[in-house]
Amino acid sequence: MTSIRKVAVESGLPAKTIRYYEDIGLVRPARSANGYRVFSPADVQKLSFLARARSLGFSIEDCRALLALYEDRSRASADVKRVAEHHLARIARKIAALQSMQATLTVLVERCHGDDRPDCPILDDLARHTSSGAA
Amino acid sequence: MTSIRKVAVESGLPAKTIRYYEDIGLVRPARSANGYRVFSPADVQKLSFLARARSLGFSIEDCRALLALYEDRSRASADVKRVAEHHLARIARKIAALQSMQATLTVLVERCHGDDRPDCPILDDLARHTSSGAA
DNA sequence: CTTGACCTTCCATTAACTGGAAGGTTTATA
DNA sequence: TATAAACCTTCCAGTTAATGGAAGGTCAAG
Repeated sequence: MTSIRKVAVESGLPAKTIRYYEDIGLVRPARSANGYRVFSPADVQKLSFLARARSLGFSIEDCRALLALYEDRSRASADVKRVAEHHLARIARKIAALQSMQATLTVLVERCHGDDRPDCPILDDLARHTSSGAA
Repeated sequence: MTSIRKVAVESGLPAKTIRYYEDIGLVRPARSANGYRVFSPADVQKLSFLARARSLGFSIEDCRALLALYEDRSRASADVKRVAEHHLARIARKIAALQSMQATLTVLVERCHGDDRPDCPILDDLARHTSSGAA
């Protein structure tokens, strides 16, 4: 259970991504005589941790910080919480931005008859939102 | 009203971005004798169109398509609508993914006492979501 | 004639991978 | 034994949509 392919299956990360994570210093698997990577159970655990953190949208740098906290038995949970709260704030901002786009676009799409005629409220909106042609 | 700096103010796009848009063929401003870009009112209109489309989250390639439709007086509004609907679908998927992360993280953050003690439900979650340690 | 505000091009960097080339190793099979 | 399949390795390039900065040309004012 130590070759990269097996660890990929185990952790849910593509082998390519695992190599990338080693490149950027998130994991340091050992090497066997032939140069192949050898992953310890702790390495696999780290990679699964990373997969989960990434799936929750944490950036690689957040993951690096979370991993350090994870491995620091004397961490303060406040430090972890702070990282998560910042991330939650980012998520909330992204959702708000997307919902704003969604609202605007939904209205425009509803108004567009969508047939073979050229007049189109969507293009009208895009063209109208010009400082010069504001009215 | 034709220098890049003025067009930047007018369109709301950074000068750097306008040069980039020329690079990738979205606009083709004329050049004056000294090599400076000279923007026609139509160029400015195009750039404003792009700024608006980008602000609604359309990709550059979508923008390219929308701009082509905008300039095609014999377009079918159905073609525009299709692009917008695909984009709306992408937005909806992104929102759903973010909301899922938000829900999970909110629960974890609420559970984390966030003090100087090391035990932390957030790290527990990240570490627990391992195929091996599935509980 | 020089300072400052413009403008130009070109190169590097960002985030987080992903694809593919070129080549070494190991295992299975004919 | 030969060789092919199925692994593994490193390294380079590309993706999105810009952004930062260096090096240098131009132009109006004082």
